Amino acid sequence: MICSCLSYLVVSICGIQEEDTPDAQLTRLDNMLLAEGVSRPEKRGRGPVVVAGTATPGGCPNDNSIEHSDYRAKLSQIRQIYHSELEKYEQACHEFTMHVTNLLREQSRMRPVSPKEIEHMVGVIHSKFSAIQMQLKQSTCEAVMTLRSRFLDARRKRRNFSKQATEVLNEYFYSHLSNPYPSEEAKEELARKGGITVSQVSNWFGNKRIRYKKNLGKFQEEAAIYTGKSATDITEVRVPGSHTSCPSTPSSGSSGPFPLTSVGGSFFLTLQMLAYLQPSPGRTNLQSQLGKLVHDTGKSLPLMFSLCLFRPVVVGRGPPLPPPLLTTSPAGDLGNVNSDL
DNA sequence: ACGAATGATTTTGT
DNA sequence: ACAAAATCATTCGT
Repeated sequence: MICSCLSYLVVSICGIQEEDTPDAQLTRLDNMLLAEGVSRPEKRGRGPVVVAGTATPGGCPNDNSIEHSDYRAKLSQIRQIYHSELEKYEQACHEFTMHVTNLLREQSRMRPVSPKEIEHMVGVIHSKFSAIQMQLKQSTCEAVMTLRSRFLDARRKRRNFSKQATEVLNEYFYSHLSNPYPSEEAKEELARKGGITVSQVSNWFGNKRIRYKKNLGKFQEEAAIYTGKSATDITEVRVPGSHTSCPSTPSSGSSGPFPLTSVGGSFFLTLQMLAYLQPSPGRTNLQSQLGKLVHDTGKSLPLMFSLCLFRPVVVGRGPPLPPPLLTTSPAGDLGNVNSDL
């Protein structure tokens, strides 16, 4: 299995050129199907193919078993269809060949039929059928890719965070309202407390900042809850649980860039805002530079096949066919999705 | 069914 | 590299 994955990757990497011989394309399809476990009837769980890395990057730590089995069920459906179709084709090919050779044999009574001619005919038939097979393989690949994108694209599969997570995040956000930019360490802690990944924390803060700014009114209530103050006097409030690695020096009036970023207009000038409008020196973002722990390789999904098949002539937004899954992840996480149980 | 909320991704600017 | 902004795709409350 691993070998097939590798060879598939090698082929796909090497086969970037435009001129794809049909042969090479077929090999690629075969390799992919093999790697996906479609070609082989069944594969039982190999050893534990543990993903290297501690933090399940970009993945959901809690709930993937259900979706996983769902995924496998669908994959096996695809596999079933693929094999039955393949068998049908093979049988049809065989029958047709027989039929033709019989015909030729009959004809040989009326006219000389060279073995070469027969051979040629057989060759033609086979090439026709293999073209059909190729199509089958291609659509199977397509189906698998669609399936994968459905199940693995985090965006499609997003879940709302747990109460715990949002609580922790909101707590931090509102208690650092003047500078809601958690340092790397703080993010890690938040991630740990909320049971989510660091990049999810980053995403959350990115969304929160922008949405808060955009629509202050809507968040007054929430702010009041998390700061324990009335909505009108929300300022810098320290919350007991989560101030271990506080970035900005709270007492020094240095306000962060958050409220000051050019937001055009004064439509959100509230008391809180006024509170922030203090002379602000440069950004105090040194901490974030310190957190140089290599982790969280980020957002690339562990998809092994990237578009060797469907060269996405990306013009505008590519809406329809194979969802835009650009990825060049190494074979690293294959086992994750592919070969367990 | 529909719109708001929300998490993730993409684009853009620095 | 990082953040803002825009956008996408799903989930949730009605």
